[in-house]
Amino acid sequence: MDCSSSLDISLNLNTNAFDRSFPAKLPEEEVKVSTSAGVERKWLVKDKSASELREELNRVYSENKKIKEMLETVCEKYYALHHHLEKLQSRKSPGIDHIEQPTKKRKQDPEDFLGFPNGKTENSSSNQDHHHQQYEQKNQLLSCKRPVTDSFNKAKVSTVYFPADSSDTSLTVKDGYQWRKYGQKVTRDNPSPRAYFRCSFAPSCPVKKKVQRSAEDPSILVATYEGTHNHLGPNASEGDATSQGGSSTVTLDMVHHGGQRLATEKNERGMMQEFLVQQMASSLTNDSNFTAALAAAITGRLMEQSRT
DNA sequence: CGAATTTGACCGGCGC
DNA sequence: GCGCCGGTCAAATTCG
Repeated sequence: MDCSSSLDISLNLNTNAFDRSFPAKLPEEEVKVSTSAGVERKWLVKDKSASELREELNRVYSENKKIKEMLETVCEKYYALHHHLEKLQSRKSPGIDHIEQPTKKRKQDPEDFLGFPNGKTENSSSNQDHHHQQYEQKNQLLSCKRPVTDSFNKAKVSTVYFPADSSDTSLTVKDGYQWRKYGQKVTRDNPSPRAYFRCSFAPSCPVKKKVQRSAEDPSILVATYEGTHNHLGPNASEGDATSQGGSSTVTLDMVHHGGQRLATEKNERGMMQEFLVQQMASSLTNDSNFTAALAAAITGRLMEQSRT
């Protein structure tokens, strides 16, 4: 228990593709030389530093590229798995076929079962689109049941979970879009009120959002998005979980555009990074090579500890 | 003063 | 048909 605090828990996994040591190098050398030698020499070293810097930039750029490729692979695998899972699920429920049991309950409430249409708790915009296409098709098949007045966008339902301070009573989540609250209700299945929002980013945007604290964990805000934005995302290139972009390619552009972002974008960036971290974590835990390496490292550590 | 939020009333779907 | 419930409306209120 408490022994963990004193233990060295570093595992020495040989998995660090990202060597972060370089930033400290240059200034150190620069300082050394400038204090001991004259201006001319300093310039020489500066040139040297510049070339080193260029090298580092190239290296970082290629690493960035690698990461992008890795991420693409991870995403592809994720889609494939998700698709597979979907197939299995639809096969599992005989007869009814989970195509949203037409007469059951009130309209769009399957999402109340913790984001069913998306399958589980994901924040992925792209994979949702993937799923939504099929979900939409199914709904179109069933559209004879009820006239969908605005558009079949209504079928697009996604659930996103946001961490929230449990002391914070405002049911607002920062997803980059501009929302206008039009109602609030206390529902039966959850003591905390549910807030209803419309997208006010564009006047005719049909997207709606419901935000409610999770009944199980009040520190989590459950946002349910319905519909598709008919405008560009908050920063014109990326949207939130419901943004329309079909092929939301995730870019990890860490080399370019350093420090020219606006403060508001930092939030979205943070969310994006959080999402990426989740994605990477889940893909790592699903990676047998990684888990094997992890297990080996842990057992190695344990052996070492038991020896000492 | 205009925009945003709040909140009670109302509406429509669904189960009994 | 009635009552329950989720969703929406719109007048009142608050805020910047």
